[in-house]
Amino acid sequence: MAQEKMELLKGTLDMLILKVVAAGPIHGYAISRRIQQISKDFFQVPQGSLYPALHRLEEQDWLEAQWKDTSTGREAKFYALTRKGRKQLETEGSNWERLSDTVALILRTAE
Amino acid sequence: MAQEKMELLKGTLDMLILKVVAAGPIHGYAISRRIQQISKDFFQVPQGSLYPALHRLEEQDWLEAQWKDTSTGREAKFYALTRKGRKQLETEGSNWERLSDTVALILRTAE
DNA sequence: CTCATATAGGTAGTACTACTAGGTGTCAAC
DNA sequence: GTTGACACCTAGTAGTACTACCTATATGAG
Repeated sequence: MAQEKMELLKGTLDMLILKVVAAGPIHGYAISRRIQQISKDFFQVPQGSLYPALHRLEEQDWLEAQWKDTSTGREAKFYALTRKGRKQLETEGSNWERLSDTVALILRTAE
Repeated sequence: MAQEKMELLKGTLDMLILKVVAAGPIHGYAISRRIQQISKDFFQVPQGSLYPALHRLEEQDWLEAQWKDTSTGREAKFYALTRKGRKQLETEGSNWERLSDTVALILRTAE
């Protein structure tokens, strides 16, 4: 099984996190599992990548955090998208599309 | 005009360079112009990104270099793909496809 | 009860990549 | 004679994700 890291995609991890958080408040550990799940284990998000990323995003005011109880009764830090974060996600999303199209174009261009 | 840098795509510049070189021996400066041209000015490859990348690729034995005359009579370092380089390009290419598909999947996944 | 596993948070240090900002020199055009 | 295109290059820096570690609680197996 492939289990890719994010290395090819530096800068894109943040976008994926924003996208997952956009679905509603969610804590860090669950974000990691969700990305792994949606990507069918293609992406792993190690905790050493995840938490620094979350702190980056919070510092940029794209996410805001709040301690709450999980369904299992434990405390966890729930992240929610701010208005700025939603805007950022839109920007990065459309940017990504143009960019991946362009890379695909170069890869397909006949020699 | 957008004129994107490669920042979103760290690690992918090497692949694009390999792809351009795959079309036949070409010198550094021309690689940069070719990427810009095919991408319709979407990608710029600053020389400070290009030359370190070329040296990386040469050190990995994915490219080999040779001084030759250009069409204008001047000397330039022409890069050619090695067998290892062609293999690497194939690997990175299919990797990129799966990866960009997966990112697209996450971005499209309903909230 | 104890141990392993999953959950949940985090930091330190490292490696890699692309960037900015500079430098060298040739040649043609104005 | 200087500007602009060509063609090569390096130093230093910032950003990102990595490995490897740490703490702590809840849950299930034995």
